[in-house]
Amino acid sequence: MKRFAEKNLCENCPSRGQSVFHNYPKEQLAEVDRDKSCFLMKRGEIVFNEGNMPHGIYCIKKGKIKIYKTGNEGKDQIIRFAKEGDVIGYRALLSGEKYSSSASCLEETEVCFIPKTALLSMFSGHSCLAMNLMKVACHELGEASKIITNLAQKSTRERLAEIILVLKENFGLDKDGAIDVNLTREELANMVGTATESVIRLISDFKDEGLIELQGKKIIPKNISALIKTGKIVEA
Amino acid sequence: MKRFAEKNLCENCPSRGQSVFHNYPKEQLAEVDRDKSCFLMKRGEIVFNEGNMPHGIYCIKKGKIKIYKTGNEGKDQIIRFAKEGDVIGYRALLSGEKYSSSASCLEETEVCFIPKTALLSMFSGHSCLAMNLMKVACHELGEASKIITNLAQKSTRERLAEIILVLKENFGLDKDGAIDVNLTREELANMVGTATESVIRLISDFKDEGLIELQGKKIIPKNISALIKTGKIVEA
DNA sequence: TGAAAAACATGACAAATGTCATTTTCCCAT
DNA sequence: ATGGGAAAATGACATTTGTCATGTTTTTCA
Repeated sequence: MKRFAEKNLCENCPSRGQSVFHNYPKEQLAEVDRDKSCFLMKRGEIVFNEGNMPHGIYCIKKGKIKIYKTGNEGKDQIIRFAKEGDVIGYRALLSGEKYSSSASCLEETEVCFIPKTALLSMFSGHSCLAMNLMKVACHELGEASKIITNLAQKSTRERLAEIILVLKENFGLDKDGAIDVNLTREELANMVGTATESVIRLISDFKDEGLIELQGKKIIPKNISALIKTGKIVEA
Repeated sequence: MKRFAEKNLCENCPSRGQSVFHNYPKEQLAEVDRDKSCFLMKRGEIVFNEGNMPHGIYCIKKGKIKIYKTGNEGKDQIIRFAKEGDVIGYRALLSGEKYSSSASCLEETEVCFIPKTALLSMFSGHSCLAMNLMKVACHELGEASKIITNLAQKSTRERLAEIILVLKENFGLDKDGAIDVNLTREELANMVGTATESVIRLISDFKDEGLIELQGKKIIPKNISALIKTGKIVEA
């Protein structure tokens, strides 16, 4: 269930600076303000569903979203995350295909829907927007090839270590030093590409080995260099 | 080693019809003809290498290319293939990043290099080219999410069955009914994401079960519906 | 706030997959 | 055409990972 949220001006949106709209002329943002719809959503609520046709894109004003694909055994695979300033749903819209994955909120999230027609007229108005989106899509393609290679070649243990570090980079740490995102062990498993029990066991191992500490279910990365080593991470 | 090939006109290129240039105005193709360089390459020769900076894109006039990423144990992971009419190297160029993967010819292949400046001026000249490329990139992103989900959730046996069908669709069959692409068992393993020996064993099993036949090392798909079932393929 | 549901945790075992060693077959460059 | 090197094939075995069962803890919400 999407509940309408108050529409604020894009111009004043705190997340615009890091978004694909950062260099879009302010005067013309008013057109977006006119056409967009904003929604307030809670954890577990769905922004869009795999298999449906897209009619626009969603710009995230606040919150965290997981993008995932459901396998034919009904098990989800998390492909990536999106947060403030990110745009989601552009892949399906711009390829003219159905959504290849679903998007679900991980916490209280505010998204603005920009209809296809508005977006396309923005493209012609100012070509840097299309180029920005192209850049995002191409960057994501590179990320995807890394993920593919990791899934194909690394062990479960290595992948989990790497993902803990990726989550830390992506979401940062809260006041207790724990990774600031609310994920269940099952969701973690759906990212690593393994069974929930395997993730639980590995997290216990990591704790015993001093790589991490636990604060309830939240993970506190402790020994970063050991995590890097465990994850066999060699950044270019 | 790239050897220069005779430059033919893009306008007459047999693979232009299926390429991102299919709706580019013929008159303006002359500019590409002026700026491009064409190369003739043999199996195993490298078009570009992971980690290098791109200076343009490559358009494939004839032949087959594998796009792969080398893991940190030195093992390659094949991400995708490209053939006549496909464009490669656009991801790195348009994201402003280094090549995230390498490209190597699977057979005698002819490619035309289009420098960055020429490409960008083509973008501004006729915006449909940028949109075509965007569409390709976004489509590939959807393909990548399928691959990720398969690697994470399917068994090696299931993935191999699926890949045999994908290769059949992608490259077609030769006169003997065998999949028309020259891949070693190791390369197959680097696609499936498993050990070479595992692929060899599974191919033997598939043969014993009547799913495929072998013509030397080439694979002849025999029982398609059984392959679909084995690969647990449920197309949307 | 307290009962039910969900999430977390752990053990025991089975199944899948990888590794190493060895032999056979095929391909291609001289 | 042919000898050498690469690729394919197969066996034996180790290791990793998944599955099922069960108990505990945490969260949710009526």
